[in-house]
Amino acid sequence: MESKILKYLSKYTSITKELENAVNESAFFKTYKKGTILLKEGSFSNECYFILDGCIRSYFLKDGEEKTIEFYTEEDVVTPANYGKSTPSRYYLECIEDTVVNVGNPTIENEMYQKYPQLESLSRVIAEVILTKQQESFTEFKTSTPEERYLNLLKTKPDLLQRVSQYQIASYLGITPESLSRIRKRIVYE
Amino acid sequence: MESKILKYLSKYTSITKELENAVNESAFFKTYKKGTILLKEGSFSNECYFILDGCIRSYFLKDGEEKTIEFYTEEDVVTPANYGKSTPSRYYLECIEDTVVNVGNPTIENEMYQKYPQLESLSRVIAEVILTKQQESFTEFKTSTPEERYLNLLKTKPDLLQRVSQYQIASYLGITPESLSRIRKRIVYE
DNA sequence: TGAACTCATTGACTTAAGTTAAGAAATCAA
DNA sequence: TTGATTTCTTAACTTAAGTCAATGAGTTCA
Repeated sequence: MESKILKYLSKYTSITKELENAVNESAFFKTYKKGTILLKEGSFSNECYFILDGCIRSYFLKDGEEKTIEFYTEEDVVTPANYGKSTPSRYYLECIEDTVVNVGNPTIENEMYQKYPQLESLSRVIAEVILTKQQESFTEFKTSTPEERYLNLLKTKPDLLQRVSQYQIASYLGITPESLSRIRKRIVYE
Repeated sequence: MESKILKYLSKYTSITKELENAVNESAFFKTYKKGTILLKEGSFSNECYFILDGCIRSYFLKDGEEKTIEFYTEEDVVTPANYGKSTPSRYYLECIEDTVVNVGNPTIENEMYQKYPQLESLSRVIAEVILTKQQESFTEFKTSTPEERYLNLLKTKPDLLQRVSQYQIASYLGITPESLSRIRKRIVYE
């Protein structure tokens, strides 16, 4: 067990030796400098990523402002909404740190699913797990005040606040940078 | 092509005759009266649903208030977050109309996946599509004001506003019933 | 080194959502 | 049909987020 991606997959099921070899062989690494744009709004996507190290942010522009959709870090899977589709992307993907990833593409992915049905089964399970987590995040967001959302982030992803600039955190929380600044001040003196 | 569930699946891929028969045979119908609780907070779940007719609402209690997570209607799949797991549910599922569903359970589901790998492949694809939609809803919610969220709902699911009481819509939009009432008034006179 | 930028903070003001309470309208059931 | 209950609306008030503008702290780089 050397590769991070196998470690990740083995959380969900036991991996056969054969599949292990296949995953290792098809694992394709890439390294990006901080600031690299992996996907632009309006363009197409044929790549998905498994993050080994670093941080990727998805965002789009609304009224000239960057609205952060999500931050992805180590062990996260980044699959653009238009991955493998002939529709233009609604958002950007940007490396906000130097980032190392395994890259996948639809061709290899589908070949792998053909050869290893166990892998597709695993993908189904993982997709369902991520979907459940996503729904829980959404619910938490919907039923919380901005201050509660910030406190929750502090609790669940404290590292993110060290790694990411505050105005990006603010838009991720659905508020203005000024508001986040005031919330932080308020918390200190409470 | 008689069954609604096959019509739904065939949107994503072509269904073999064999699979069609299997789906038809394993399709298990149930009808619930309006007001039926399908799942209680704290209890376990061994059922998922494909809605043929009617409406199911998921919600939980926070500070004694019902917080609506989601409304599911015709052609929607309802899979509780703890479906097939030994963890208690965080939320309720309630039929808010007389509702007709196809019921699934983990045993049958896994048997079907064993027999028909094509079906599991399809489930993966569908899970990914739902995940993408879910993320788009979340993003839309995060970057909108309550008024914009209401207008968006009016545009995307106008039928829901006819079928569901306003205070449930309000909590679904993450606001109070009073606020929704004011928003509606504001829109009329703008 | 110092000029230009970026980012975070603060203040004054505006706006809209939350809260509490009361009453009107609609729905349900005896 | 009427009385009870639920749902929706309205009003007065509070609170906090948004907006706009200014300033300060840190960075970058020419």
